[in-house]
Amino acid sequence: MTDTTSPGVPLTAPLYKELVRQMRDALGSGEWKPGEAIPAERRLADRWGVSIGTVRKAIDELVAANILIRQQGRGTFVATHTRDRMLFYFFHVVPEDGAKVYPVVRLVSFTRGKADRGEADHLAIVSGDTVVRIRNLLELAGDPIIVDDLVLAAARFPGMTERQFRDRPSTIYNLYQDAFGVSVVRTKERLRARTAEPDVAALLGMPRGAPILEIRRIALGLADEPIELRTSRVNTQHHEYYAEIGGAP
Amino acid sequence: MTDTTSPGVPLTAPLYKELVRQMRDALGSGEWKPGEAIPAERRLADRWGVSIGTVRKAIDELVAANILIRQQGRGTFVATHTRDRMLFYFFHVVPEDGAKVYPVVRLVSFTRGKADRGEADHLAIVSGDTVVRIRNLLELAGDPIIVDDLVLAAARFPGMTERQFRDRPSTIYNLYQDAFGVSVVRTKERLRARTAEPDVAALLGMPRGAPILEIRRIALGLADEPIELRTSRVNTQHHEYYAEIGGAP
DNA sequence: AAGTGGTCTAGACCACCAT
DNA sequence: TGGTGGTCTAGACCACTTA
Repeated sequence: MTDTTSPGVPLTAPLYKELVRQMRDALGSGEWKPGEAIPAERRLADRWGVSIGTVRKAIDELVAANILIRQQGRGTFVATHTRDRMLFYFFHVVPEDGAKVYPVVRLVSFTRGKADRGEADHLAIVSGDTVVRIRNLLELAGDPIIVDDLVLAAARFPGMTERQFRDRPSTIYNLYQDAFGVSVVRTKERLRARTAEPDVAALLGMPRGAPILEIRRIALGLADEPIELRTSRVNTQHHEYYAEIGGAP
Repeated sequence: MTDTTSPGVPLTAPLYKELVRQMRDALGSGEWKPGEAIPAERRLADRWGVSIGTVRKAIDELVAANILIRQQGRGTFVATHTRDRMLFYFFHVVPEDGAKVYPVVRLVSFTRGKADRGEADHLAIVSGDTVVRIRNLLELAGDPIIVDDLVLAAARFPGMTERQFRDRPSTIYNLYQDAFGVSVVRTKERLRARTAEPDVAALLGMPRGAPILEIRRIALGLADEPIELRTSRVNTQHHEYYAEIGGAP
């Protein structure tokens, strides 16, 4: 019915793109697990009957996307959301002096409910489906700075309990990965300035009507599927949101 | 005096990194100008006596940094800040429906003054050096949404005039590039929520004390030298700041 | 010493663009 | 038709890690 010969849509994709697809499958199916090494480049070249250069080009893409990590002499590993490694990749709130400090997360509430229309759209589920709602209070250097509201599709996290969020050794995305095999790979964020709602202001110890920075995030997985909806409210009296556009020199 | 054999500091840099340095020089010196094609890969390989694969790897880096642009069949070109190409790379304010609209820039004021301590530090000049200060009002779809305050080191932009900012066919970074040979390559931004100052609120048609999004940007050039200090105040009633973390799939 | 990723080569062939 | 970038190969050698 449609014209499949239009330019920009080659009928045969490049070989290395096909390898990227195969690797994404291996990652999504759990054949290659977070933290583990994938087979050596020479072995992959043999397995797929291609040149080692082609394998390297495919791996390059997944390394650039922060999904694989190369370590010379050791191997190539599937990325994990450890506190030291990936936290600051997604966490962009810093003190105004720029130093990076680890947030301490305190669970405020954990409930289940039904997705409203907007939530369902963003999570690629149906309006009325069960969602898990979590509110966290994040402290930086001892002070309450951020209120996080998370919304998750319950179906994607079967058997999730409040306890998992209460005593957690690592990051929240590490919990998703370890306990549910769900890997957050990238996020889209929208920021705006608002006046704080009373409950948020109270948690942050701010006066009513104080300006707060609101961040609405969608976290996406390996296949670009939506995983988490997050609204963060930040007290930017002494903290800022940091962003770089364009790679380092 | 110092130990130069410490790990992570190889004595001989990879060949392709050396090529990257040579290319940055050619760009910085004006041998390769914005909009023009650089020599073909085969010619560069001959010129430097290396394999074409090594040249490609070096070009890859500058393409990833948005400094060069490959076009199959045509050549490799030096990036320009045209309205359609680079504007939305650095301009991240969008209507809440997500559509991208071109800002209309109105010059509010153009003055010269002396750099204070903080400005001098960020611009890598000396406190008291002459700076150019520009205030712009940006309209999106006819409404005033953003107030921009720019600070530039006068020495870097000799003979800059108010007129250049008043009737401008393209973007401000395009002006820097065309009229002064200064290319903005990347930016660092810090965002926070504040209450609007009276003059800013007036320009944006907001009530006193309304919350606004403040963006403090440092724009950096080819050699990572600071070029421009910019403070943007955004009315985020119906607009948002958009950011993506992690590449597209 | 063995195994890994990192660099570099010298070519072949293809897809695309201009003329 | 000739020139460009894009893909792919089959190796060699190096740097690094681990045992």
